[in-house]
Amino acid sequence: LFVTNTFVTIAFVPPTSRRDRPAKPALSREGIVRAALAVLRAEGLEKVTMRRLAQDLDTGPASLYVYVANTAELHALVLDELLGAVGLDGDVEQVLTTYVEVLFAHPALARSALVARPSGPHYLALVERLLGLLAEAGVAPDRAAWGVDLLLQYATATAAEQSTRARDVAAEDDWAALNRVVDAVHAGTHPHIAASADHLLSGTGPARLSWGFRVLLAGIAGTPTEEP
Amino acid sequence: LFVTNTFVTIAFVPPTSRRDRPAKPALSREGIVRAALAVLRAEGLEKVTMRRLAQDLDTGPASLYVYVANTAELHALVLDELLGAVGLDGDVEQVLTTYVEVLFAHPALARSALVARPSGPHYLALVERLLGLLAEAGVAPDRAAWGVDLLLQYATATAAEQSTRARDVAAEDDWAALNRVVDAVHAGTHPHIAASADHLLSGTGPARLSWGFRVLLAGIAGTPTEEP
DNA sequence: ACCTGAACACCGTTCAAGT
DNA sequence: ACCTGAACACCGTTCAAGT
Repeated sequence: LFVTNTFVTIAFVPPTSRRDRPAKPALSREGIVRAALAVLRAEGLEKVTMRRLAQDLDTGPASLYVYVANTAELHALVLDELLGAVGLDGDVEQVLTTYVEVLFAHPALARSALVARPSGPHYLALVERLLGLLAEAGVAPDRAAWGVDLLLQYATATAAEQSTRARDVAAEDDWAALNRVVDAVHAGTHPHIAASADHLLSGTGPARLSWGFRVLLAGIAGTPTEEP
Repeated sequence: LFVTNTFVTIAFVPPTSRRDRPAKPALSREGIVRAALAVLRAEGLEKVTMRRLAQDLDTGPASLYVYVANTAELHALVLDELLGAVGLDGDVEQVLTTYVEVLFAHPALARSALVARPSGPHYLALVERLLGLLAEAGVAPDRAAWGVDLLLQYATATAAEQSTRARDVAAEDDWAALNRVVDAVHAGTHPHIAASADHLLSGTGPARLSWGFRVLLAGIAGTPTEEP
């Protein structure tokens, strides 16, 4: 039986290991995610499509559905892989800042994280770390649990707001448009906006991000979860 | 000249007002937005596409690009129209709650608002109102300006997180998945998550939303914009 | 100036049929 | 069981050509 099996195996090898073309590796969830990460890094999330991945893996798009339920699940898998790069050292603000930095490179992925909350191993490690840091800081368990949600939502949304081609047309247009709108607002109809124009447009990205974290941490520590 | 103009106008009328088919109204930005709102309410944002609108307006998709730069701008126009329904009475939390309620009906639109911050008249009226309410409450102008951003981002992101078919498969799967993940987490590797399982999953939507607003308002009022 | 047909370059997902 | 060809049902955007 042993020998027979060996022969049978050999008999089936040729189709996948022809010497004239590189062996086509068997499909697998991991292989698909690997291919997705390569496309993501080279060309961005918008190219991480079932059809494109199938092409890179030398198969048809239908084949991928054996391993991945849909595009959303694929993007979630890719995101968690990226979250492996988030540093877990330092205080809450430092950890979340590295989280935002990772997502800043892929705002479209942050967008998808906002819709389908991740639950991969790296995301869980991040949640675990944040809960630990808040507990260390003396935050009550119920506020810490809800607070982690708030902090991660803020961090994720901030990254998501970055338009993909941040340095390109869209972002500059957006910024210019906002400036124009705020400046054009009639002081008679919108007195507060007119008076706040400078403040509304002030501050660098990092300064505002840091302020947001401090606002949340202070509020989380000091606000009971029960309605007043 | 006056008479000539009148005759010319009459001479051009027939092609658009044939008695045997309903007059095809001239294209316009407003008409396109009106058609978009109709499709949005009837079938959701995913059907509000250039091609679909062109079909409804009895023309080709290319024609719409005379009035609307792209799909993102179209969605922004639709969103601002919807924001006309936001109530501006009451305190900050009440105003923002009606804002969230409006967006809850169209999470996909909230998603688009997160990427391309709106700047339409109804959005500006909302910002103006919030700035006024924060000033009334004695919040410093710089904190109020940055705070409005934070509050609107939180409200928008919360609506965006709602998957479109909230009552359908996706949401239930998500919730079930989260429960499974939190429950399955090993107490040895993720002690804080295991200990916080109840808190992480507790609370109704409105209770958490309200807590988030109170956290932000407390933090905004009490956190200087300069780094400590 | 305004409008459009037609094309370019794609998508996600399903399913019957094959191995 | 795993894999896939082919199809279904769509997209956004551009551009040359027309009125």
